Amino acid sequence: MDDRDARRPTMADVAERVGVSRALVSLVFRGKEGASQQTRERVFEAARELGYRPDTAAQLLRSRRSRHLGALYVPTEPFHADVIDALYPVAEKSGYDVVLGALTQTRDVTKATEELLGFRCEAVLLIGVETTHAQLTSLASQAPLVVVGPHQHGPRFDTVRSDDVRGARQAVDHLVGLGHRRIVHIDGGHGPAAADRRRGYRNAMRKHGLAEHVHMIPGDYTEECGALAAQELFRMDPLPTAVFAANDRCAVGLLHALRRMGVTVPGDISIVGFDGSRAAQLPHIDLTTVRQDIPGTAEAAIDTALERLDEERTEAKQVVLRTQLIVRSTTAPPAS
Amino acid sequence: MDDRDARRPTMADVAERVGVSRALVSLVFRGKEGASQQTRERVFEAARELGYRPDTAAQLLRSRRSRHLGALYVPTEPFHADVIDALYPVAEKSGYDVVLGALTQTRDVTKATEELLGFRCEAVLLIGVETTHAQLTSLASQAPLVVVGPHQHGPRFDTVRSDDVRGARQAVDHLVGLGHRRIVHIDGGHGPAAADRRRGYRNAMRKHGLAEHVHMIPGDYTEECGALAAQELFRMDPLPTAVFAANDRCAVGLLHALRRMGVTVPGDISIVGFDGSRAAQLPHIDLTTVRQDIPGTAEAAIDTALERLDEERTEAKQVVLRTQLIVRSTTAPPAS
DNA sequence: CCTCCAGTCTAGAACGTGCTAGTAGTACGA
DNA sequence: TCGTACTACTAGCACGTTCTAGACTGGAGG
Repeated sequence: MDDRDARRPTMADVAERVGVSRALVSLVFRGKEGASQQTRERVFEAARELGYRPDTAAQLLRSRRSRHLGALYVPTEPFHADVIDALYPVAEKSGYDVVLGALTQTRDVTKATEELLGFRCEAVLLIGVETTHAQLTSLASQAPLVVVGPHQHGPRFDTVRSDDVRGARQAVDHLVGLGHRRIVHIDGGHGPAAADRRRGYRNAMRKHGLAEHVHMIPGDYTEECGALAAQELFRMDPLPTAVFAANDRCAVGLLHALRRMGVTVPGDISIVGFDGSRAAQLPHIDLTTVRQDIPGTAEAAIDTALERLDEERTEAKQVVLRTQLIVRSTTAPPAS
Repeated sequence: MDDRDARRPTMADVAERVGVSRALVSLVFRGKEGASQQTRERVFEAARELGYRPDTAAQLLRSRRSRHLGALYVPTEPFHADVIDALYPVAEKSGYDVVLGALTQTRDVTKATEELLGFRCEAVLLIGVETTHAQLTSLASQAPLVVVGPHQHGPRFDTVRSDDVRGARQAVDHLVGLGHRRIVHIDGGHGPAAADRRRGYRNAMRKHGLAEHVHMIPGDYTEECGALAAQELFRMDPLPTAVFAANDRCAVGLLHALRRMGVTVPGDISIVGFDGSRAAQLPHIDLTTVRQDIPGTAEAAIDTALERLDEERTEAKQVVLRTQLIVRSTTAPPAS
């Protein structure tokens, strides 16, 4: 009934029940050689009967390696959630476990890292969070650090990111290819990689001889910013025919705000997003977007961490992943 | 440089540096009485210099109590993320830590629970996941279990949920109050609490003498379902004037699909959602919805768990929270 | 007969912390 | 002088596991 104060069963309990030593039970649970088939079965049987479960704390304490990787992320950020989701199978393949560290209003990077390292994580993956270089370097001094998303260099930590400059160029190229000239960019502000997307946009516009049409509306990575940008757009004269948004959330906010105002997309205005999020795929949104390679990101992030852990790499490394333009139904040639 | 194989510093290292015993360092770090102010400072100083950090694994192992609560949730579910976010400050107030267990395609409830219990979580909060009664009972036999969201009873576990029946009634009452009669419900299928919302809708319709107008479109809790429901709506004759959606995601999907089809909301059709999610608040969505009390949910969930842990409660308990109708701009009187 | 070996199994020391029971040292009052 | 009370500190076991070093079988080979 109240099994709460009844101590949880330990290896010793299982061992006693089977009539063998603790060490043997340990062997069996770790799947090592050295126990007869019959004993194995009896151990598992006894463990099941007692409700025994290995104690991670004790395992961590005793073992030199924890085989745990910490992942810091913002739970309410959909894109982070997708990366987290992708992390698990990759980590598992290499025999590692992922421990999540949530960043919330009451838990900043330092505090969350503290917790992860307390749990003996061997490396930390920082997902899509823009921080100061000093803070990254400080984190990196405590454990191997992989910064996922932002465009940050440093001699002490690794980075995995998309080629955002190229991604932005793909977006602009696509729009120009359709015949657009007045292409506006909604800016990601200080968001991770926003500077690169900005640069990519500007460069691509110049390349197409559209320098005079470069126009950026300040914003961030939220739906609100897209909705606000809609207002801003309508103050422009002449009206732009296409928008390249900082990310999908922003694009979706813009899309809905425009439709609500009676503007047709892509009829009146074309929209391109960035991320390739789930939202972009939804049938009623069906957003043309620059997809980031999430499985690739997860894989690269974990590989990068493991190279430091298992292969003695010490020099900093940067992985840059290619983006892919996904043309859906929010882009079309401009109304002539 | 390669501080990887250099063992991480322990209490003993700090103690040695200061020239005191391990026990004293332990005292200082736990903020207990019995060390002079001067010694305290020297200990912290030495710890900082060495980069010492208490080892959670060892603490857990040694202490009878871990003061950790496990929270199982689906990272890609926005509503879960909001609950998780709200959990932290509440737990902290009572001196507990939250450990996250992600449910993904490769990690089911059993596996994730296994992990949490391995980390010595004293109780498990299962956020918004519909499972079998048998599985819940089995989980509850391993640790105090609080099921957050679904309407599930059991003698062995606690439940914290919204009064979904009443919430649905609020939605219908509001629509009827505006003059609507042909009110359709998009169904949440097997989603958590969907049955209650269904029932609340049906009851309320009957109460208003609108039994003949009861109509449910099968769906789930996703944007896709809302978008699909839009098609379905248009096959109805006469067209309904209002829709009560299973949740906000579904409502948002519907809203966008309708607007894309050129239907005006609330001009042609009114929409009410359920959840009170962040999305519903966005300026371009501005969805009328039945808000669930997320801070209240978080607080109740943790209180409920702590009653079992700290106050010896053993009989099952159910907390039902009141919902609140938030009228925004997606509802209006029907076109006459 | 002894030796060797593979297959099973065990004793006991870690791992880093918390906690109980205790020890010095000092100050105080009688 | 002693006992008492208090502050500041320490010794050493316990937590549940992993791991090293070795012990004990029975059978094969000399």
